[in-house]
Amino acid sequence: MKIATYNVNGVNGRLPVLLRWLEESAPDVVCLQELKAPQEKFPLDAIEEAGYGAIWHGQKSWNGVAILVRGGQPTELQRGLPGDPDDLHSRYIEADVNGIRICCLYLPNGNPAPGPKFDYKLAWMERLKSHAKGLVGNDHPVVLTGDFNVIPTPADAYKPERWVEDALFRPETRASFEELVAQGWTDAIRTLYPNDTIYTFWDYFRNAYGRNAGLRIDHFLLNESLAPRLKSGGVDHYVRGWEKTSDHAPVWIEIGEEKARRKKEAAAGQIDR
DNA sequence: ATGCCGTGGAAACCACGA
Repeated sequence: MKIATYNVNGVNGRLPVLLRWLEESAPDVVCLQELKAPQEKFPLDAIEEAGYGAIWHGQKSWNGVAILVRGGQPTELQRGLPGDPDDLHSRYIEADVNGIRICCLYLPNGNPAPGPKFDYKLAWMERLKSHAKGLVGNDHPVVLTGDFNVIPTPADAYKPERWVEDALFRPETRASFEELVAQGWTDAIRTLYPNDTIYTFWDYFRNAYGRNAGLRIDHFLLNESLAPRLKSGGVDHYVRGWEKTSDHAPVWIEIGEEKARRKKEAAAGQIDR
């Protein structure tokens, strides 16, 4: 099963790019962020025509997240990140897809820092950790994916020294992300490519993509049940070179089938020794 | 060092992004 995440930066303005990428890469599951469209303006007809069922949480002008399933329909489990009824941003949606829990998130940017937007980011990360703690050790496979707006390490930024004061790279942000991962999550892309330069975002200006001046901020975190099934993954960076494209590129992983023996044992409640 | 570009929405500029 191929699972992808893509910050589209406007799902309607980006529709031709999105449809072309769906056709060419044919992911089974897609998590979208930054729809920038109200609930009723999501381009469901075009998405369905491309062969995908969808659930989404829209918002006028900003944010917005969606989960797409090729030849199927996601079963919605959660809409909005729990823990703060006053948080009205559309940044989180969760669904079951063929036995895998897909958690699609758009973590707040947090700039300028310090300030109220940075406080909101850190508070949002605390709520994410509270929610994720209940998922990481689950027998059920879980993936947390999306635009985390977190540069995890200096290796994940072009010229990291320029980002030390930025909300994506400040010590508080990195420490909070480290705490999340330390619950037991596997950073899938970094695990697959421990020593490579991997970017998922490039600024629109100063020819950032042409110079490969990017950031790795779109991530896949796999829980303990799912991590052993990670087969491969990568960044569809060429999409960033298309006309009228997003400033993010799609990122994807391939998950192998659950071993029949393990499935049988799990059903019987046995422990593998 | 910098929103230099881009999107959406309201109003011919502004908020916001990373």
